[in-house]
Amino acid sequence: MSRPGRFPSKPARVSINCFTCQNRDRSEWCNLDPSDVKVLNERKLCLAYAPGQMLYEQGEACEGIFVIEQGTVAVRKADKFGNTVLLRLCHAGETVGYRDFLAGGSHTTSADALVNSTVCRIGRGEVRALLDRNPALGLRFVQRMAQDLETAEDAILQTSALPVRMRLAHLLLMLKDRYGTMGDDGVLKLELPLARQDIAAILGARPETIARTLHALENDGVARFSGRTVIIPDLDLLLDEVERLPGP
Amino acid sequence: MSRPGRFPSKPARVSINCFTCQNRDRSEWCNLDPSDVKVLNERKLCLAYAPGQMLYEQGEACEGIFVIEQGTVAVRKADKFGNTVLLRLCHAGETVGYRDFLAGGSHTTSADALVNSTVCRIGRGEVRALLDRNPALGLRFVQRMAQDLETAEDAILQTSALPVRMRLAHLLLMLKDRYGTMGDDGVLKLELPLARQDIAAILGARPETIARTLHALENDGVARFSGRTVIIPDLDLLLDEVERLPGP
DNA sequence: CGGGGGTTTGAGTCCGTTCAAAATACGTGG
DNA sequence: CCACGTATTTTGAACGGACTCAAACCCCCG
Repeated sequence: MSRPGRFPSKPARVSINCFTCQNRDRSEWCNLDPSDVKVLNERKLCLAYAPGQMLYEQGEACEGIFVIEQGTVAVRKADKFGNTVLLRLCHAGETVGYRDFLAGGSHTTSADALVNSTVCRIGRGEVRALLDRNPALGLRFVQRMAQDLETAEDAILQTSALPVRMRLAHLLLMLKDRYGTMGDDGVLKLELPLARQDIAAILGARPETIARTLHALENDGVARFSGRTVIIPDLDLLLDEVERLPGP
Repeated sequence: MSRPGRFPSKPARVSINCFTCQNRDRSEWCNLDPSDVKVLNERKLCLAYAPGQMLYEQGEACEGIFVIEQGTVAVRKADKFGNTVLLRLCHAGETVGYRDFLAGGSHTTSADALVNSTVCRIGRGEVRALLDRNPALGLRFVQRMAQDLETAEDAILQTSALPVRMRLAHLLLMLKDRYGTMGDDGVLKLELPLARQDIAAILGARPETIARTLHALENDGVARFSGRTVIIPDLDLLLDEVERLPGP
């Protein structure tokens, strides 16, 4: 039931320079004093994760936070029966594990890389110090958390009120913003970082149900699926899926 | 489908003194400077809500926040099809609407009183000023939001992985902490502020399903239900409901 | 006593699940 | 580069939990 597990190996250490980091002006960590960036640059630990490798695991003590330099990371939650859901995808510039850090306890989720990803780990002490010296930094985390909470509440409503097919269509519409490329012919093409069971875990459904629903969407000409590639010939058809209510 | 609606009337103005408020030391607003409390006391607007009356409605501009002095408030979210869920219950000392305020936009939820409740409304400007002068206040909202996010993520997992009966048992266990009284004979008694459809809205189920599930729990001797009163003769039986996994 | 909402009960249906097996993709080692 | 073993995805058939629709019931209040 749990997805990751092919790569018990550790991520490799790599070297990244904070001053030239591409995320300098789009992460929560932008606008730090040069002196703070200097400290950060010296203290941070940069790691290269292969798909399936874990950034941290549910239940572990929270020893710091993780900033994604490149790649895609899945945040998951499991219950005592072994059920898991994929709560959200995180991308370059985003900070992972900040919630558990701010709450001060141990990790309430797990995080694993979906594709090759480089991530900088910032220790507990460094985060505290930076947070103390930069009130604006804390404020940015508040904004981020408010957004995550809004997304989570939307998911609660969706999951308990809308059928899988509509949730899947909704997911594809979200994913197209980041993973979609529009061809000259007006045909939209997505290259997803997600396996079928990841899609299932996001929607709170079984992989079998996802396979069947994808098939149904193909039959109706809404999209074509081949591995992790999605072809959407007519975006309006996909938009109809989320507009038209279940019944008629 | 939407629950509130019996009381289109406005809540009545009442007068409450911040200095003698019972929530002085348990709300997010504790430990303010006396000067700040003085300003708060003059500027706040205190209102008495009857069951069903709305504190604010989804889509409205967010003009401030609401601190519950007494009572119970339901925070709900609706989608464009008219589906609604009850996201959380809030009680004396808790602040409602803070998330939408911090995010800076309009309300993404609605809030309504479940029982007679008194609530203090603090305007946008006052909150900003207090937040600027008291970094600790912001920090307390962060803790609170982290907790709400954790709860929301738990709900996502529960809703998509556990059957209604187990979620209902889980809910009763949560509610007993606040609404339960233990009799001398070891019999637990709950007096809920919730109607059947509120329970349904919390669990993301239909009222009919809740009626049937309550009936099933009675048949199995786990609990007895009469109106909003719940009798739990043996807590262990209820605990079993959330421990034993669906199958056997 | 007569509404009017909320709740319960009943019957039937459907969506998504479960279980099992076949088909496909994929990484590995020969 | 191909063959093999494993993991993932797909398909099929059957089940089942929760939903829908509808009617009866209840309780509270006027």
